[in-house]
Amino acid sequence: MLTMNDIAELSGCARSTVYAVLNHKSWVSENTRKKVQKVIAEHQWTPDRMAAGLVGGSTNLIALILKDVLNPFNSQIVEGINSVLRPLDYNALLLSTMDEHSRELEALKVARSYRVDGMIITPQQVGVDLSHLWKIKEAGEPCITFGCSPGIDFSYLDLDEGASTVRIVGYLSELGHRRIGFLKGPDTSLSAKQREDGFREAVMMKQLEYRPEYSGKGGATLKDGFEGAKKLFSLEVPPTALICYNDLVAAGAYRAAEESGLSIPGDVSIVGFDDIELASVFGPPLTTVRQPCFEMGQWMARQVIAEIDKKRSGEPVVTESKQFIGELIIRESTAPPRGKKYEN
Amino acid sequence: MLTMNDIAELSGCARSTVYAVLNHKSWVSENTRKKVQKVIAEHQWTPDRMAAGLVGGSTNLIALILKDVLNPFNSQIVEGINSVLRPLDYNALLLSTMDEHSRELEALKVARSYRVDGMIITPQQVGVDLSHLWKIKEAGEPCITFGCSPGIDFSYLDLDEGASTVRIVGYLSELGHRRIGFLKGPDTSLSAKQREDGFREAVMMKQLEYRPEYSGKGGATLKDGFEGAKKLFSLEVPPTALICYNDLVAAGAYRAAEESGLSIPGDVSIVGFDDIELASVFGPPLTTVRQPCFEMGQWMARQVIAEIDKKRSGEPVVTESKQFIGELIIRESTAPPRGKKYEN
DNA sequence: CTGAAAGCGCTTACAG
DNA sequence: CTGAAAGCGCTTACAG
Repeated sequence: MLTMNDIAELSGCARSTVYAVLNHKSWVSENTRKKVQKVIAEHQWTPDRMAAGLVGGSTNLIALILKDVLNPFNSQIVEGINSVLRPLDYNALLLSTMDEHSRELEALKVARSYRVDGMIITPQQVGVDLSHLWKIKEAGEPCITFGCSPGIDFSYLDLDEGASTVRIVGYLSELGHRRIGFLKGPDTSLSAKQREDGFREAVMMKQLEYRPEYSGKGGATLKDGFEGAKKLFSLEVPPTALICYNDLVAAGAYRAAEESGLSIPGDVSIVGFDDIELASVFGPPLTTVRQPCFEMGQWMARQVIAEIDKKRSGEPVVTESKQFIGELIIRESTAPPRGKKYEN
Repeated sequence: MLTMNDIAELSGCARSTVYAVLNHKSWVSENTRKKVQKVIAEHQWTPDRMAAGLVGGSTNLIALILKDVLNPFNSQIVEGINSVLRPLDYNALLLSTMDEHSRELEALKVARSYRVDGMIITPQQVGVDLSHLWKIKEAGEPCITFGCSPGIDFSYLDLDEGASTVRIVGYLSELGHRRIGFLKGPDTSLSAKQREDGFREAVMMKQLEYRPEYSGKGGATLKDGFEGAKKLFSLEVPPTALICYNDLVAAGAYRAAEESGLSIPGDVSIVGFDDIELASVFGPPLTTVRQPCFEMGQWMARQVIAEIDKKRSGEPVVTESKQFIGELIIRESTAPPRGKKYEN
């Protein structure tokens, strides 16, 4: 690997001149500028950011700490984030936690070890020790969280989780459903909790039948959805509609319905969350709540950068939160319940 | 941020002792080891990898240069890669090229600027200038490519693209299809080319009707599939079966079929490639070729690490390729053609 | 424009 | 175990 010294030598000028060319200092003559750039291009040389970061104090690295990237919802967020990082010459260090506490700690450690300039994280937020997040806050490191981290003043992206769920329940009850099941998300997820709270509230409000067993196993994967739905479908009095934590969970419910010989929406209506691109080609197309994931990613990225800039210029960092509103997309997985359930 | 010096001071010993503790040198007494580790844990300190990399010559960073992460197929590969990198303490710098030449160049530059230890790349391989890849090879940098890069001796992951396509055509022709359409992938993709070649060959072999207009618009996204399929469906004599570059393209074809009032597989059979997790909940469930993406990611990761280790120890790097075999998964999107096409 | 110097936080090698 | 020294490839500040 060539160094800045080599480039200087090759182009016959001083190292400081090479540095000046790289950083567009005005005092460099057109002539030498070209000469230096030619040598740089020929050798495809770039300054070592590690070395630059060491002295300059910034690595242009942003840690992306997500649960996984297998959910298309998260992939969209990643691309949204990248779309703003790239033009600003920031880069993403992708770390997945698989929704495990120990891996979240580990990811944070890795992020620190690379001296990232900032991070965007989807942390576990409910019923877990949050002291690792506290330490980030105390250290004053730019950090944006997906969803509010209770008690810690980070900038965060907010979703109208409860309201969306209430809207879904309202819609289903208008269709005539009285027995609505709920496949809740991971226990440690705040959005899952908020959705569940919204669900409980709406069920009460609408005076629907509430049975504890209608709140099925939590989780965020297709497999979780399959297992949770299987259980609900095998109840003596099964729900006629099912609200799922996300579209992947809904997909699992589709599979469970098929295995149980239930038709959608004939025997059971199914609603998802996220509106991933493929939801529209599910069989039948999935009714779901659209989240503007790409924009959500963009907002988080812009926000970290803003905090990084503030920190660098010594200004006080004022945290912000932005609420994104879900939109109910009605497709064909929902319909009025049949008169005589499962009797055919 | 604390430094190693600070840690030494805080634990009342020499910097070299802290270093020794970190690197498990045997000569450190149990007592001081514990003392140092306590201080490290208290302050959540980790050595600065940038600084360490600067002198030690390795960053433990692997560049992942993919087209995008929006295709669940790629997400699986990413998770497969991460699953082997993480336990070995390597980390992924994720760069997406959106299948644009300029962004591929840019990504390579970014990778170089961070002095990554190695890279895994899905490059454009057909009809483009490959000199940037050549330079990587010349520089002796560990690099694994997804698919063979013509003329450049990288270790690469090989797929039996042609054979898979031949298998699909065989299957469709057994069902009785004589007019088979093909939605080819991106022009710059080698796998797309190989699939197309396989398709041509198989169509000849089986003496099926070949029409140039049956080879539809290339691309890798749902939108591409939609547009390509739309065109094929509006032909005077449309194909009765459609082979799609990947499952996302197939999803686009599903939408096009719906818009065109065609039923799957009644009016047209559709086959995809990849077997993404959601293919089984498509309406109808998609017949497709399963690729072991997670394992593919794992293989590539193991291979870069192997090359990095070889390079470090001064051994000659011997490139390898490994072929992965696709498996035709027959679901419900394929059936014999109807006697009288599109007539009723 | 040049040139020399200091320093970022580590690793490496070595004398005690 | 300690301690001092050199150096990785940059940035920063400054005298000429």
